Amino acid sequence: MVSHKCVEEFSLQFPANARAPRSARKKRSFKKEEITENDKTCAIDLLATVAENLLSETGSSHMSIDKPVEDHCLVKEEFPVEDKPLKPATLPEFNPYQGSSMSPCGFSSVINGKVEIEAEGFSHSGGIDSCQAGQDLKPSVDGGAVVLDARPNGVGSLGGSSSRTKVPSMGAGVSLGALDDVHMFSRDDDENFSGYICPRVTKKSPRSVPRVGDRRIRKILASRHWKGGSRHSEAKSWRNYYLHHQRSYPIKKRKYFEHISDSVSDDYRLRSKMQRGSRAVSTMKGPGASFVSSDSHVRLRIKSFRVPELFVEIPETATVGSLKRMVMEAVSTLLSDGHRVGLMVQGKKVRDDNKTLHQTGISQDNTHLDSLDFSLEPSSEAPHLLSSNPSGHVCEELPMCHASDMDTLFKSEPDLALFPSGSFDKETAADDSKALVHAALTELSPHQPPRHKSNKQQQQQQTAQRRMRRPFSVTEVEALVQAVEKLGTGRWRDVKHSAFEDADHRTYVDLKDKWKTLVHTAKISPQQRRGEPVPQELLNRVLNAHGYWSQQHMETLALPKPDYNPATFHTTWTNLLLMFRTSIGSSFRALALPPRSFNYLSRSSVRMENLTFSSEAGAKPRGALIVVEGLDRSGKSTQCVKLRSFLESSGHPTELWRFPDRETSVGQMISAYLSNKSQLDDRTIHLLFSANRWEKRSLMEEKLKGGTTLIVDRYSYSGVAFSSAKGLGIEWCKAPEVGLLAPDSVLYLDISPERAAERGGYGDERYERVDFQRKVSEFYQTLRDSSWKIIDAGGTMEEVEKKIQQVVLDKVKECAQGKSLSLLWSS
DNA sequence: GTTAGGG
DNA sequence: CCCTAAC
Repeated sequence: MVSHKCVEEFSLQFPANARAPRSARKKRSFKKEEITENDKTCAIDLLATVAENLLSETGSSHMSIDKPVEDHCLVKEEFPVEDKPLKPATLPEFNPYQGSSMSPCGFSSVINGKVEIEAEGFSHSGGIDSCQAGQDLKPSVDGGAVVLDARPNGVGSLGGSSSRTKVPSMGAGVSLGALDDVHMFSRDDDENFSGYICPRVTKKSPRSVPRVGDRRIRKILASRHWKGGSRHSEAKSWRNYYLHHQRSYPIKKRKYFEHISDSVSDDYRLRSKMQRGSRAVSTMKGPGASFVSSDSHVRLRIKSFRVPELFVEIPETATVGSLKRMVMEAVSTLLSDGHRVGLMVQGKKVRDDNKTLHQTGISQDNTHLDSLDFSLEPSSEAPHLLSSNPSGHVCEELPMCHASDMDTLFKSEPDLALFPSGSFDKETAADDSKALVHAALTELSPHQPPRHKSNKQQQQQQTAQRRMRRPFSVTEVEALVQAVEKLGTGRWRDVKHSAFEDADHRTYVDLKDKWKTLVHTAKISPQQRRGEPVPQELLNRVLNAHGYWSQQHMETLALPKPDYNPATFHTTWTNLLLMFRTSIGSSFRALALPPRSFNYLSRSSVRMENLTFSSEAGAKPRGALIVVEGLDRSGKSTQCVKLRSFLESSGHPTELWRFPDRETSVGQMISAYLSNKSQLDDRTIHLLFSANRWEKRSLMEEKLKGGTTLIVDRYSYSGVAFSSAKGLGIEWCKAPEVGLLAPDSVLYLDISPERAAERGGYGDERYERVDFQRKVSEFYQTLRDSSWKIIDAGGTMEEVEKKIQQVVLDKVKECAQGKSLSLLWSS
């Protein structure tokens, strides 16, 4: 292996001139004679052994392992039972440095091996595809670089993702994006066994080949290659030595390599690994057969290994044959470098080796077995990954284990073993399809009925995999809603700190997620909702706040367009009315029909009222209609939210509204207009805004009569002031507003246009907008009446807040005591 | 470490 | 709730 440095140099940066010396050096230094014995059993050997053990326990199956490097030897020698037409490969053949111009640069990643353990014996003709690998490899030129795309055959059915290799045109090197799965097969005794693995390298569309180290490749590599599902049952799928990509991130890999390459030269490292790899071949012999325990109920088949990522430097002039050898070398090097086995369940690393399988979620029930995942991890990570109890896991010292040691351990501590034969009693067959399914446990006796997992077990599994589910209580929801109303969406961290400071189990992401589901819940019908019912009132607030803040987001760029085109001023009010009737349809009917009686109350309101004030219907205090007006950036929105909180906490049911209300059909049109998606002349848009208020009129009345105080952010005054500022006659502008509910109080946040502009948000149109805002403010002044309260918005937020509270509280009380509703500009 | 969005 | 990309 080579240091990550190398990887970066060649894989990430691809300097124009790859440094030949490096390759040369390696090439030079590697010699077959230097291969020495290494006592360590390589990881794959161990896995094979373990698997064999389990398989053997059944007394009916065997397991064999194939590796790109040593496949022949292993198959043939380790499992003499099998007759393979394979020929033992000679070591020199695997020496990439001999007789080839290739020079490995480095393997950038840890081995993230995947092991599939199959339940059933598996038979297939003994294929000797091992080195067909290179046959399909075709370099192509892509943007000046030769690209080799390694991809497994039959990827489609296997769902494997591809890995790629790219050879820079300058001949710097080849990097194998990923050399994924090394498959191992087991088979029943009575079947011809022929397991093998072989990395296959095939050409793929050169177009999409990203640079190694490029984001694109990362993305590709990051997808779950198993998603498509791998099925050995598919035709010829036994040839599934598909290349897998790894999911590890480069950073992690680098860490590892930093560790191993600190003081050792690349040359040495490579050589050393080669030695070990070579050694593995010989040490693999024999021991496998001895792994036979007597009481296994499970057969495990290691189906594949996922070898993360290999970066190999190789001259452009390299031959296919040398590339093949290169790949083999890479794989064998990776595999023979000290590794230990990691266990993942449902994608989560299980670090506590002392956990029982059940605790870990590995139960006889096969529900979760489809996500059992074994991986080869660099031993350097051991301290982080291993449990505090160093003696717990048999495989902790995997690379250091001799086969015989393993045998002993396995027998003596079957329950702690990675593949505890006895503990998987009666596993049901697991489907190895989706996800990262790499191990399936099967009961030995197929006829045994599947067991049902208890809730407890299920829970254990759950907790092992994911955090405990903790449904939000209504109280929590309320706190969340309140916080969001105050802070808005998009400030989850603040929400967390302000409302869930002490709830350690609620992260801001949780809160965000909860909000998401709340919004959804609020939108669906009550019948569709599940779990503890959230009061409709809360859900309404959720919807309000959601709409409010989402509008807030898109508002900056979208409010009234100052552009005024006199040429479009021909539309008459009548024409518009007709147009609206046709285009808006029912939603606009309110405008054409006389206003509903103020005594109207919806059935639900009546019922509510009767429930609360049984015999005194009508005596219920009505809510106040509070309108907040002001120029852009005067602080309306902020104050509205604060005011709402204040009123709520004062015991006054309050809702926060805002115009335009984009939820309505007219609101949609307005939205389209505001986002520049539609062109409407000023009168048209003015009437739309007006219609938007009419749409909400009855509900508004209903709410007020029901005792809810409404805080309305912008109302008719804004509509008139803005349209008038655009040039429309103010009386014309007021006309369609006549008959709407008159506010009990209008809070005008007074701020100069200049001052407002200083608050930002005007962008490039600053001057233009200041000018327009000034006009607007002038028209606001002409609209003032006795209901208005001018609030100096230039003060601090708190000052403004206090002043508003004072005014509003008085008004709310006034309304509760019987102040009647009136109509806007109607007398 | 946060945020936003898909799963 | 999880997972990730993007910041």
